[in-house]
Amino acid sequence: MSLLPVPIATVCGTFTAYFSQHGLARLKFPSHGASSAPPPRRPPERLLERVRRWQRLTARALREALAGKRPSRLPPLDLSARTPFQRRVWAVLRCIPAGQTWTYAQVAAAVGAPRAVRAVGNACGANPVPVLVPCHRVRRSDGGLGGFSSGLNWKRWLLAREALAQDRAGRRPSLGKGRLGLPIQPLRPKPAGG
DNA sequence: CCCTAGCGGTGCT
DNA sequence: AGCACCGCTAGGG
Repeated sequence: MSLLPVPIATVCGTFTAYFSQHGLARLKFPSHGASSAPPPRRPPERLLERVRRWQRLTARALREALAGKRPSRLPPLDLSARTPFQRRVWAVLRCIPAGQTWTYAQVAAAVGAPRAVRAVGNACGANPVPVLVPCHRVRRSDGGLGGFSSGLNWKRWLLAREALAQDRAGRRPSLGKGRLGLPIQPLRPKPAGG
């Protein structure tokens, strides 16, 4: 199945969204290199119409997310080509509110595999739609940031934006802070759905 | 701070 | 089947 690359301009630079016939399949951070290559062949008009709509939804959602806010609406996501475990992890990630963080261990518990902490890290790294599927809200149990495939600067920046948005909304972290001044999420996550 | 063992999903052979 | 990765963690210097 071919993916259609579409530029998404933001204050942080131009992301590239890749759409399948089912929705947003990948999102890439701005790169300094050459701009995104055009699709190999011109897709049918019906698909183009859908993609234009999804492009607007993606652009709006991404701008909101980059402002540290929860996107009011997402385009349909096409996460079909991955493993069940990865999809479970990503489903949990989508339950983490903006401005909060969970640990890899908490996410592992939430997907019902409490010892699969490293596997959760792998699944986060395999997240094809970063920012909108907020893998950046997962940090290490010892207070460290953990990793980020697209570069730790992005992770730091996204978390800082969310903390700032929380701050501006009048919400203050009530339970102390981690190393970077990020709010700590002490509650055990509720398993999503069961 | 450091190191180590143990862990489990994934993608290679 | 085996095996080497890893965005990890708990436990011990």
